[in-house]
Amino acid sequence: MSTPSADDLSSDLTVYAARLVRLVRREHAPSAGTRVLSILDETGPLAITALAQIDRCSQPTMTGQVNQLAEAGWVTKEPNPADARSSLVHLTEAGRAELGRIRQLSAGLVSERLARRTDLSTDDLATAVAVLQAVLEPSPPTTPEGHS
Amino acid sequence: MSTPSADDLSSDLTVYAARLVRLVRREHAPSAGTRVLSILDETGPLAITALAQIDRCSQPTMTGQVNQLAEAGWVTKEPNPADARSSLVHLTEAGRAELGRIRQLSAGLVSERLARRTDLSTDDLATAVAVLQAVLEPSPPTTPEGHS
DNA sequence: TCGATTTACATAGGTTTCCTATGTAAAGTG
DNA sequence: CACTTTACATAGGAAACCTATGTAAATCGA
Repeated sequence: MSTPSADDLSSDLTVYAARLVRLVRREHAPSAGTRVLSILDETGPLAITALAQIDRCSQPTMTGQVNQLAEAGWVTKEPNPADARSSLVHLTEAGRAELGRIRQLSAGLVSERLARRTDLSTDDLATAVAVLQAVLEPSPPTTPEGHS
Repeated sequence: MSTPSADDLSSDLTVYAARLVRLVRREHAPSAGTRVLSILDETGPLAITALAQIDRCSQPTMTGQVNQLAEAGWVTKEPNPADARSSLVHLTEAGRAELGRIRQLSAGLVSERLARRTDLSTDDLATAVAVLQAVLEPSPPTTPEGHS
């Protein structure tokens, strides 16, 4: 098997990522709000703008998503004691349960298909996730935030 | 570092894939038709329904995308000598050039960000692509279509 | 302390990317 | 040669985004 160039691999990565997203969405993701639940689960309560920045979307988009999630009962908006302009978005128990459900489904889809490939291990999956994460990291060229 | 479970990794894969897709689209992908150009480049001329199956989208969606691509001059629809109902979609020279342009851009975005990570190699990128491909493979376990 | 700027959201309006349902015409089938 | 299937096109609509802009709270300077 010939070794494809890094450039070919790079564009393949985005093409296949796009297909995966559509596959999962059609299969069982009830809304784009899944990402939001995932963020809240990792970080705890956040304000809308902070959520939008983390998810790399516009603030109005995040407002809409949070509203949908709130209607579904998966998050609540509670007053921010430190700032009356904003509210903190909290993940509810139902939201946590929903997140678990979605994760099981997409995990099932991914790991089931991966299991058929004896040449690909969980380690390889971890590598794939690390690569995607690395690509998604913002550009900290001259001003690293130096968190310690 | 603790080793995350295969399930966690599986759901992470889709979440990050979704973010990557949005990142690339915002950055420079002029349309969803990129995938179609990519398929035609790999396979040669195809009819609409075949394209839709390969790209895992509905036939009307593919009809629309091919029309857009044809308007842009990146593909042409030519009569199928073997079947008057369908036409074969051909990639034009301009289409091939556009595909090259897009690939350069997304490859630049990916490899540039990846280059900052000394712990991730081109091999790891290849692994990531292989994992995504594996997940996207249809399920042909018991009923291979036996194309020969 | 009070006007001026900034910040955090909400709302309005529009685009892109998909889908299902359905109609039409060519291709196979008994 | 009717009858079903196949390949597309069209109609209509939903979902996930965006930019521009308005409102109210927070902050800042004189």
